Amino acid sequence: MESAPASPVGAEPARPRPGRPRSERARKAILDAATEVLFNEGFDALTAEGVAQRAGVSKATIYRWWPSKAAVAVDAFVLAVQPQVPDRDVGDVRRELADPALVQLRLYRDTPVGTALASLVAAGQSDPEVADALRTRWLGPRRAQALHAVTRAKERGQLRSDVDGEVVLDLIFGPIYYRLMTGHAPLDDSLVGVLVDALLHGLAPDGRLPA
Amino acid sequence: MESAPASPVGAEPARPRPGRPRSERARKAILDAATEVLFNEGFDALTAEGVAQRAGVSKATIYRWWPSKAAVAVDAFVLAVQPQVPDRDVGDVRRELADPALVQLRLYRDTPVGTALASLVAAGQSDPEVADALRTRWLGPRRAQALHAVTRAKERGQLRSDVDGEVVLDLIFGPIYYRLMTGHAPLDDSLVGVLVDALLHGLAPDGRLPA
Amino acid sequence: MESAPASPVGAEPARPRPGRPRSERARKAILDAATEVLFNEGFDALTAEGVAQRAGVSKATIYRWWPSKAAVAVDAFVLAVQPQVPDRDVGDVRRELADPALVQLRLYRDTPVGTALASLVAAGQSDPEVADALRTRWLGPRRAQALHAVTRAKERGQLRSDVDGEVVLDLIFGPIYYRLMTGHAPLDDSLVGVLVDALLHGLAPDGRLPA
Amino acid sequence: MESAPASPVGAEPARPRPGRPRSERARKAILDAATEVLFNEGFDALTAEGVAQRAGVSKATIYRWWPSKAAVAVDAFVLAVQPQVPDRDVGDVRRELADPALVQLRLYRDTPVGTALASLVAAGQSDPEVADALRTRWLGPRRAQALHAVTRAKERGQLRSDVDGEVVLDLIFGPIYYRLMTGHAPLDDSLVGVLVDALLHGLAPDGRLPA
DNA sequence: AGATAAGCGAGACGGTACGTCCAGTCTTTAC
DNA sequence: GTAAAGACTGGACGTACCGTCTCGCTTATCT
Repeated sequence: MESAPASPVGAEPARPRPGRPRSERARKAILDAATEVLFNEGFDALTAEGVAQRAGVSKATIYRWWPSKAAVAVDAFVLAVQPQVPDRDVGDVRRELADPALVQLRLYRDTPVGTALASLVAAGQSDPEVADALRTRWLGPRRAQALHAVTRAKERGQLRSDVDGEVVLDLIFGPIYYRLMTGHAPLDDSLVGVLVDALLHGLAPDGRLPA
Repeated sequence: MESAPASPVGAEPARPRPGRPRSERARKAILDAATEVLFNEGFDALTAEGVAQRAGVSKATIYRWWPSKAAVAVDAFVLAVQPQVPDRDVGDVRRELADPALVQLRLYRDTPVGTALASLVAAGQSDPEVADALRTRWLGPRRAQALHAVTRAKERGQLRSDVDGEVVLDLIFGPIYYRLMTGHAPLDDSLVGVLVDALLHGLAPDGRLPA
Repeated sequence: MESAPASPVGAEPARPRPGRPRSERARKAILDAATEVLFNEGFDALTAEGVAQRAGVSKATIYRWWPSKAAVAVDAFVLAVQPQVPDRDVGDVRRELADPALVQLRLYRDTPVGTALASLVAAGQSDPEVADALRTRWLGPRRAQALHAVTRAKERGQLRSDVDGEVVLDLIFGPIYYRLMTGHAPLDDSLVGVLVDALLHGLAPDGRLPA
Repeated sequence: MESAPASPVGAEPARPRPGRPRSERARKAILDAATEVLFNEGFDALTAEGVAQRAGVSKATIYRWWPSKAAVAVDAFVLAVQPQVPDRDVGDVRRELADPALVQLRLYRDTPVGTALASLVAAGQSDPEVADALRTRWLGPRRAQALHAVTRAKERGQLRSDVDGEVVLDLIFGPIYYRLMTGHAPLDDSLVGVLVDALLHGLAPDGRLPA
């Protein structure tokens, strides 16, 4: 799904091929237009025709560089949403887990990112490539960061070392995505608190909770 | 969204109105056809035209009773998937919470119900009525049942009484739906175990876990 | 096409048959409703459903008594438009031919009858029964009347006796219907004058015309 | 109504516009298909879906170039039926008027053109654009030609100069269209003879008729 | 300088499904 | 038996996008 890299990973510095070079202007215009629609109206208001028109670009140019409109959407999404919180070792499991979770939760609740992401996850149900791209380019990086915190917590003895770190991540992110996708309850800040409490101490009533 | 009930809730026993009665045959054929497509190919392979043809019914008949193909899909889904586990008071929080969760997890993993549900949640992102119907007719009932178990656990002193029961449900179902929708990891039985462990005792390494 | 006579030709006076008698109210309501639509909006704005609703009648009742909506329309048309000018022997070909032609021309020009008739002739192109009914019940009677005048004119020696009377009628009515159906020119009164002039004296310039 | 001309009247020779050029193949296939249906089964057996399928063309392509199926039909009709008789000055009113009339009469009687034309005139009753297109593109040209003959006849002193030429045309074409549309009598060749006799000399019995 | 090789905007194309509409028929209960 | 109510099949309507295609033109490198 990842398509049309502006600068390929192991890029030779400007290895020029014959023919007219790709228009950087067009690439940006397409992504901008897609971003705007995706974040304001959601994925399925996003039509190739609409993006082309808005970007002042021909449909063919879109399909020359992306295999489908879904691919454009994922690219647009990932590029538009910057990673927010750098992972730092602060010695405190609680903060290292809760902080990034809270940042994401607020991002989904307070900005159009939530709607956009939800509509992409939705699109992923019928388009495996979208699902894949989303996992690789959005979920993956965010989980990887959180996984570091989990690993450090284990090393510090703050978390059982026999528990699969991946599952721990699911316990944190699961409820957030669940609310995002089903909308049965709002994404309150408090959710993260309870989440981490449960994770660390359980919710049984025996006073092991922090003050 | 709930449309065209076979027998209304407080239904008088066969109060016949003038006019040709609704064809029970057509109703069933439509729902059967929709179910078949939905469970085998997912929501967006489901077309009104296809259902009509498969059911030997005219498109107009579908639209007479359901406002959109999405409404048909939800009806078909809910009617096809029967509640599996009755809620009983067995005195054990662990089992009362884990058992229904496990049943659902396996249902989503081992049968086409998972795909169907995922595609409906997806459809809900762009169709608020689908989202609503899904909450009311699928998520709601299942959460209500689990909520009883949570309430009993609080009464027995097995769960902190100051924690919002709804949030507890999110901690249980969230990770399951998260995996279902994003597919980043399979729906292993073990997930439920860790889930409930965390919920009750936390995952900190202090031996408070059950043998 | 002629259907559902209110009182059959050789009608026995109220020979009561078993069962509920036909509702005269329904019959009239249907024809009235059809008339209203036909004359105001034309034949193809006339729908069976619309007539039924307007008449407070069920569609089945319409189709029990008329074979198609076209049949209803023809009935409605013929019943609504009364014959206007009685044929009388006044000794003057010119008046005997021109007067009824002028009456018809004005009827088509100044009342909704024109539009209704045109739309029925149109319907007749694809429905032979409509065409037939129209010939039998509308064109026929009017031609028959005019034919009497033609016959009298021949007897009086005012018209060549070797000319087919039917063709004479076509010369009179043809131009009127032509303008009615194609609308390339309005139905001016003067048309009839020229028509009859030509018929009797020709349009060659030799002074044989009346003062 | 006139749509999508193959080559505009005052066309610059091959002024290429940007974009994929219109498919001549599709244009022809559509018109051919429409012609075939129109002439064999009449206008209201003509469906956009049918034409599309028969022409191996998508429905959208039809609607891109014609505003309605009626517009396609008129185009198909006019293109399929070539003008048959050139107007020439032969000095003889009788022939100059009777010949084209006879050609048209036979065309309507002996070929499917009659049915097709009748069904288009019919369609014109409910679709003003069809009526208009028909007047402009079919009736008009044929009347214009005949009008020249009438004008010449006036100049030669063979026809009264105070009579509206347009009305003369109605006297000729009216009866033909009348029979075509109502079908009360066949389109015999003899009709034209009587028609022109009447026009020139009248049908009064005074021996002014030609041998 | 010319040949060659893309990229690009424009916009037409075949296809598929949408949701609507109406004809004419059928199936009930009510009179 | 007839009426009213109203559900049913069937099939066309015109619209909206999809992803592909074919143009003429532009912008580069390669010879």
